[in-house]
Amino acid sequence: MKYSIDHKSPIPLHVQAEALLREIIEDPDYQNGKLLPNEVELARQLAISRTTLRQAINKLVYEGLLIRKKRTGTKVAQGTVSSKSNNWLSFSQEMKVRGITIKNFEFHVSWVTPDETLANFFEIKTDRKVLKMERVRGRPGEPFVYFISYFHPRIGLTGDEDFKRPLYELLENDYSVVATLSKEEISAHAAEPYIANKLRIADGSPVLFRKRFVFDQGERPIEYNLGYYKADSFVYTVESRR
Amino acid sequence: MKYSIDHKSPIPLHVQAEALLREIIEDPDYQNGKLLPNEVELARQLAISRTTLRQAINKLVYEGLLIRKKRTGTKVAQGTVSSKSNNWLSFSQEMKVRGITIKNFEFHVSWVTPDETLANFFEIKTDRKVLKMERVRGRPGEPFVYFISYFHPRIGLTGDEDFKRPLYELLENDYSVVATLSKEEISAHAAEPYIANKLRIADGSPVLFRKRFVFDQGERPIEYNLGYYKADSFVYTVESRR
DNA sequence: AATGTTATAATGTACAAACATATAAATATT
DNA sequence: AATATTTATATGTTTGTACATTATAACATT
Repeated sequence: MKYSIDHKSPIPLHVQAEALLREIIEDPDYQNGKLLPNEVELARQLAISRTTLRQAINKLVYEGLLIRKKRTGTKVAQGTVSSKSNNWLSFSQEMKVRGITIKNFEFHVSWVTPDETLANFFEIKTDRKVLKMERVRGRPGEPFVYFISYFHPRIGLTGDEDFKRPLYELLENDYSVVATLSKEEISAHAAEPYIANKLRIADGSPVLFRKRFVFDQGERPIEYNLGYYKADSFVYTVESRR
Repeated sequence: MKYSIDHKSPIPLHVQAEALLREIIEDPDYQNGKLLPNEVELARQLAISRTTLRQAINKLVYEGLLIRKKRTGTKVAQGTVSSKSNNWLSFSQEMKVRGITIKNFEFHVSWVTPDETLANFFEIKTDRKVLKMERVRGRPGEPFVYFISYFHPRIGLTGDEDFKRPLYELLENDYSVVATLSKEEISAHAAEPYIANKLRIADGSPVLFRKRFVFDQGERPIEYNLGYYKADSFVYTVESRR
């Protein structure tokens, strides 16, 4: 059997099952409409209960990745050729692809107490300190983005890490934290003085503002990121299918 | 007891429970952070099993409406009323969800010759006319978006259609054109005078600019859409997984 | 050949029961 | 008073079981 589930792992079975499903449905056969093994059978193969398996399938159905039909079976939703990991390049990698060399203008790490929103997202109390990282980056002579990142204390970052390395690689290799899901909100604003100063633009100039909520495999929050991009310096691309 | 569940109804209990939860969490008390009754207790009150109740709660948690915390309880998510990446709602539907009534300020349809970019995207020659639709929309007294849409001549639109109807519904029902894939580019700009005028803002004010390339099932181009959104009036949300 | 009926195989709903885990609160220890 | 330990309580995980529902497939009837 190609795929299997580790009953000794501390990772919940339904999470393992979910991850596993995400993998197997990459298989061209399934992408082309082949039915998955039926629930009873698949549960047997994975040596988990049908209920647990359904817990996993449910999430993918809810996401629109799988389609269930009574008496027929479950198959991969057509057209959802998955995810496009395009989105998941780090900033420096992203820029490298475009042939832009990146300069760091400012870099600052500190421990701060979270505000209401942040504490809420991290599901921690407001007196628990979190690591804040600020960065101003751009091309030589022209800063064009100001980042603020907050990291969940659970991860165990100290603030002394080598942040020159790509961030998600660092988290993955040294802290076994795998960023899996990101929810982003993008809007346009007029730059406040503080932001304008960082980006060396006039007060009130347009900026693209991106809020990013990042989660690990278990959908636990790991990073909250704010990005202020100087207008015209950044284009956000999205591809979506229904 | 104020709320209850009908065990004789053909509607599944977990669906009833979900609806009921949606109602009770409207209660100002809960909106303000009061904890819901714990699962065991609530299940008893509703005379359903805890499993069934959890099925209902899970959906709301997944939607970001409820927050669960061990040993503490479950409460209504404060603040960030997440708008789900329902990317495929039409503009008016999208706004309806947010409780905003839409007014049309300008509406104009014309036949134009495409520029290089457009002809290229549509894969037609530059002497072939295409239908152009312009719209300024917003809430009463405040226009906040200027749309320009170009439609592929293949579709067969005449320009006399009832554009009050949701666009993608119209295309689907009357022209059997199903929008399936969209590629978007989002950026921030300073408004040019022409755009500023449409949105009744000062020249150079920030706008969110969205280019949208829409394709049908066969990945054939059907629409090219430009949207200029007044800053702070529009948030674009994306959810991505790797 | 078209229509109605029945069996069957898949998902859908629901429950009860047990144990795991995280954490707030109470208590004991230093 | 500060710190460590215990306890209680909420959610989290998982199983086994049973029956309902639905849509297809097989069959029978007209």
